[in-house]
Amino acid sequence: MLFSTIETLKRNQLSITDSRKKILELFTKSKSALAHADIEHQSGTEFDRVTIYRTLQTFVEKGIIHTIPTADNSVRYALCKDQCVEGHHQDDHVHFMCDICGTTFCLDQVNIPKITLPMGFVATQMDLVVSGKCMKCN
Amino acid sequence: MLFSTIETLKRNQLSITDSRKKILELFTKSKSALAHADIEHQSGTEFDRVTIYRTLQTFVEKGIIHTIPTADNSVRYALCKDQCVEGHHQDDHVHFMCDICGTTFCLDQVNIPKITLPMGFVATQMDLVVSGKCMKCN
DNA sequence: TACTACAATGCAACAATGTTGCAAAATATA
DNA sequence: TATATTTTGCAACATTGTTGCATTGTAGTA
Repeated sequence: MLFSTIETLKRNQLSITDSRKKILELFTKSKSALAHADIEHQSGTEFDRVTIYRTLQTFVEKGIIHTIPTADNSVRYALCKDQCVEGHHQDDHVHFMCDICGTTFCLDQVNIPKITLPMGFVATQMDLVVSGKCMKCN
Repeated sequence: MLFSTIETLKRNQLSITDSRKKILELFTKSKSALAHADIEHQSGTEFDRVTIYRTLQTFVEKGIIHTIPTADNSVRYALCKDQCVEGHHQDDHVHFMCDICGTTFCLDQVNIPKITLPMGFVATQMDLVVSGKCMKCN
């Protein structure tokens, strides 16, 4: 446990509200990445859909969570490590999506290898998403 | 030019229809990847939205086009190279999304490097999406 | 070319997802 | 505790994606 949810919010100059505490808690408790729909279901009818959208947006902007691109039009979110700050993310680890159970993992220990881009292209971010079977479904 | 649109459809045992010809043409003419919305705009009111959805789905299943995951909830599609066949895609190249103009490129010459996954994980597909500035916007 | 079986399309209706403006409520600060 | 500011919930709307079914178009064959 690195920071409590309240500490994390304060550190990012965010006011402490029920929805932010609860949603951030969901992320810290969850071993895998969450889609908007997951959060909506897990938080029940406690918060408005709009609040969840805005909270996720705020967290991404502050560098608390990062997005994981998917091929099925349902972006996932996961907690960032400490090196992410407002406006710039540094999530250079690989993500894994299980085709069977749908779970999305952050493989923090697996780094994205450096690659050489063609002339004229300048990279600011790289996302490597691997799909297949996870250790539970294998 | 490898195959004409009609040849490609025949090769994949698809009946030749106006929408399939037109949509496949859009892909062959386009240097970059297309989102559903792009196709809808570029084909005007010629085809129903539903037809476009179904056509794209069919093309993906047949291995004619492949999906490119994105972090902004708008999956892009691009033509596959010859090695893709029904049911299995072999698109191991890197994709590049320009933050400025939004264009998505297939970097066919840049291959996704091999990586080592943790115990228990088995990969069937890898997607590496790089974002930044393309050669036009640089 | 005409006929038939089958596949694809368009339409309608719906579900899910995402966005915006604004009044009410909650939070932070003095 | 009072006030300024931020956040929330609601409503209304826009966009995106899905499904069933009647109609139309395509492929194959006589």
